Amino acid sequence: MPELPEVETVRQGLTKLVGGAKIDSVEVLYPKMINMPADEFASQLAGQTIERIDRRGKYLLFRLTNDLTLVSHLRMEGKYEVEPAGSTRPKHTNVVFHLDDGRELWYKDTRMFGKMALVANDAVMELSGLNKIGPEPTADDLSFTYLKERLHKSHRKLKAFLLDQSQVAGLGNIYCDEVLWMSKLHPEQPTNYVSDAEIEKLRDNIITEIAAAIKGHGTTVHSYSNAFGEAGQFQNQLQAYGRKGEPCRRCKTLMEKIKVAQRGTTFCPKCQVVHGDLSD
DNA sequence: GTTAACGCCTGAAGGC
DNA sequence: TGCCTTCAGGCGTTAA
Repeated sequence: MPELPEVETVRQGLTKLVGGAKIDSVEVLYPKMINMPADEFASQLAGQTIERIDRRGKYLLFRLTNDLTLVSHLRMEGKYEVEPAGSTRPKHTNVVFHLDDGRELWYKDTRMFGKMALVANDAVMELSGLNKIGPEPTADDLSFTYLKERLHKSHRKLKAFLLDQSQVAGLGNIYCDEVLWMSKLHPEQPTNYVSDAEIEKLRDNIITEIAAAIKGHGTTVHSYSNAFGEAGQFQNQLQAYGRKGEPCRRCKTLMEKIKVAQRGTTFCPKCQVVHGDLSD
């Protein structure tokens, strides 16, 4: 499932593969995933050049000519693939972009969760909801002051807070479990009782974990692969996610799995303990 | 205003 | 073997 590091890996791959490519025509095979009638979508994209591909949080932004941006969210299993024209398309190919150089860019999504929106550049932030997204998980954007203020203002469980894209951009289920384990914080810890020292540690771990995952080209869980069809390498470094019943890599206690905010959550019951005050 | 729960989807895995 | 149920989950929408 793509989280920020996977989306960034896809962005880099797509930039090399289709940056500068011109779109001849578009076939929409699953109209529900786009924000307008399929024929309108196709006619607006015909003749456009992909000038650049940006990313904000987990959203891909295809910058096109004529001041248009194609906003794409992969959700659970969305993938892009580039093949020669006429190649046999796999099941669940939702959108086909016919390029003028004899290639096709496919958007595939087995779970059909992904979304695409074609919007004017000056309306991108508003119409696609990007204006509600929190800071990127980097040292420059995610400050201690901001994180502390948001955490202490909230009364939620820590994992629910971290999954909320309006608080911090880019964290999904896997990296939440990872950074909470690294920070020795319980996923159900109330956010308003996280101490300064814990916030500093949490912030550091978010920033370093995401950076390391980007460097390792993302995590492979289930069927994720990047735009080149390569599997990410980062799954070999997972410490918490998916390790239910296995010994904690710090204290050897068996890892447990619970549900937090409707998500499967793996943690160490010894290292990660809920506390109700601000002491460390 | 804030937080929790639901629905969208398909395929894999488990139970019988 | 084959059918049925459960589970996986990001996020927009709806409810509390």
